[in-house]
Amino acid sequence: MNEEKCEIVDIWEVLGRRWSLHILKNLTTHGTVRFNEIKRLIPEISSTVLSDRLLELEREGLISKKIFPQVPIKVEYSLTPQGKELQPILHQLNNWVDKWQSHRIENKFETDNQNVKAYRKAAAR
Amino acid sequence: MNEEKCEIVDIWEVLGRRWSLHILKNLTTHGTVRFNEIKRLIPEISSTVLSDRLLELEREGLISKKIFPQVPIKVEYSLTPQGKELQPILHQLNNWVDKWQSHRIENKFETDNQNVKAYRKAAAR
DNA sequence: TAATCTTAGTAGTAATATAATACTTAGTCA
DNA sequence: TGACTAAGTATTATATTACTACTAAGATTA
Repeated sequence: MNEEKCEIVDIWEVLGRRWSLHILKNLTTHGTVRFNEIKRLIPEISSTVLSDRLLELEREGLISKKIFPQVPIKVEYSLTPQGKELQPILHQLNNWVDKWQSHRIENKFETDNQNVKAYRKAAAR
Repeated sequence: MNEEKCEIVDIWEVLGRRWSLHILKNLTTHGTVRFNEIKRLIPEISSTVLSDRLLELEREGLISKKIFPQVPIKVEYSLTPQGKELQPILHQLNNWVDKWQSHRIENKFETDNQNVKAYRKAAAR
C-alpha cells in the first residue's frame, strides 16, 4: 500500500468512503469483531478494501485493533472512545434508514425526478 | 449517464459515496441552495460528481429540486421531509467531527498503529 | 457590435479507487 | 501428506471520480 495515498485530509473524507459507515455500524452493534467476522457481516466487501478501511479508521483514531500473536493470528477490532461517541449517532442514522427504506421501495416508481434539459427547452421559447 | 449503474441498492450506499454527507450537511445548514452555490461551498467537488450525487439523492427521496425556466436557468435544491429528518443527525455528526478534528491533528504523529506483519513474526518463533 | 459573462449541467478522457482472485505464514487436524 | 485456519498482501481488472472543454440564450460590458 502506498503511504502517500493514505494521507487523508479530514474525517468527512474517511466517512465518505465506501463501506466506512457500514463497518462502523457493525462495530457499533457487535462490539468487538474480527476481520473475517466483518467480512461475514458485509459479504460484498473485498479483503483489499476492508483492510484499507480498517487501517484508515485506525489512523483516524476511530477504531483500535488488538493483535493476538497466535497461529493463525487473531485480530480484534473495537471502537475507541472517539468511535464510541459516534454510536448514538449511528444508531439514529440506522433507525432513520430502516424507517425510510420501506417507503423508498414503495415510492420507487412514483418519483418524478426533474430534469433540466426539458426546462431549458421551455425557457428557450 | 447510464441508467443501470444508477440503480442503487440501499441508502447506506448513497450516504457512503464520496461527497454525499458533505452535500447533505450543507443543505442542512444553508437551507435552499443552487448548484453553483454548493460548488462554492465545497470547492473540491467536480461538476460531474456533484451532478451525479444530486441525482442520486433526489432519487432516494432525500432532496428535491425546483427548476426555474429562465435564462440562464436556475435550479434550487432543498431537503424533502425525509431529508429533514436527517438534520439533527447531521448536526450531531458535524459537532462530533469538529470536536475530534483538532484532536486528530494533535495526535497525528503519536498514533502507533498496530501492524499484523510484525506480530506474525513474533508468533513464528 | 462583439466579446464576455451567466447557470446547470454534459461529453470525453485521465486519474484514482475498488473488486476479484490467488497467495502467504506456521501450526493443527484427519 | 494434504487440507484448513486468519488476516491480510500482491496483482490485475473494472468501476468511480476528476479534469478539462463545451453547451444554450440572454444580459452586461467595452
